Amino acid sequence: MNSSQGRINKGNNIIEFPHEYIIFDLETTGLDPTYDEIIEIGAVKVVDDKVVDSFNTLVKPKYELDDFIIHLTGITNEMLADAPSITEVIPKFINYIGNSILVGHNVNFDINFVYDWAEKLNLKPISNDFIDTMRIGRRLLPELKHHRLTDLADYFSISTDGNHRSLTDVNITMQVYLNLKNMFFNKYSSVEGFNAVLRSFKHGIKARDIKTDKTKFNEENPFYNKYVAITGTLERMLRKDAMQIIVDLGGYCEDNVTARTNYLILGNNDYNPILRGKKSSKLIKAENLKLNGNDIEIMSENVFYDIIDEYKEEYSKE
DNA sequence: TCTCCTCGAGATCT
DNA sequence: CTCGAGGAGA
Repeated sequence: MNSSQGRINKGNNIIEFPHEYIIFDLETTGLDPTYDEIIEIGAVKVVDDKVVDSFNTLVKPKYELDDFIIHLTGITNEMLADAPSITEVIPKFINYIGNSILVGHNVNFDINFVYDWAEKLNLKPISNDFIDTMRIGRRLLPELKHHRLTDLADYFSISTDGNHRSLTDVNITMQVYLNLKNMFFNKYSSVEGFNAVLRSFKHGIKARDIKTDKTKFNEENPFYNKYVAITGTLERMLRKDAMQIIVDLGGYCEDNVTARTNYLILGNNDYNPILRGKKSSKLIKAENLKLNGNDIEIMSENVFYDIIDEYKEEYSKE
């Protein structure tokens, strides 16, 4: 419809800890930048993790606040009566942030409001890169059930008194950010180190990294001392869990079909639009090896389940 | 080994 | 939106 779909000039969501940045937060009349209005903007300029300057203003909306927002923020229509309009405030705020990196909690939300107003007023697009404390919090504290600003504040024992006002939330966000920064460098020692961890994560679990603590195996089971690869997505378990069972039965897992592979287990590729109706590269390789007389058996997922069911006691824990 | 793709699931902002 | 799981190709 309008601007809300494009935002082509938006900056990048980055995970960095720069020397200078601006933390900001908006209060609005709702969640949708297309229909809802900004009623408060708060921001602080930070250098070397010390606040050096701040920006704070209420904004008079076109429409009256509803009870939900009055309750949530504590901002009333009376408080907004003499406030400047958004067309007055936005240019000042955009001037204030300049090219600074922006920090906020789920900061996409706030940036989208400002971005759309900049566009509406024909100002230069908001292309600042930004740091999202929610994203970093999720990364660093995956064990937390929720990662709302108040959840992270609670975790770090930061007071949330008076929250849902811009400058207060900016303050909370800053303390959360500094705590996360601390955690980050305790864990990774550098942003580069973190990116390396990220990459290794993305490539998923490697077959050779799956170890068993079993030392005695039932040599009757078909996987004992055999090399096993899997192709496709398994219907009933995660690939890594299937691999764990195989190594617990005394087998060896591989990421690819090779000359020594003894079993290829076929998962389901139907969901994959690229592969639909086609054979995976692993399957083609396995068929060729079989034709060449290799000791390799191609096994459907269901046969795999039958086998592991038969040897359940050998791998099931405790 | 690395880079890029797809899909579904699940949060968060006022 | 972001992430994880998984796959393909170079």
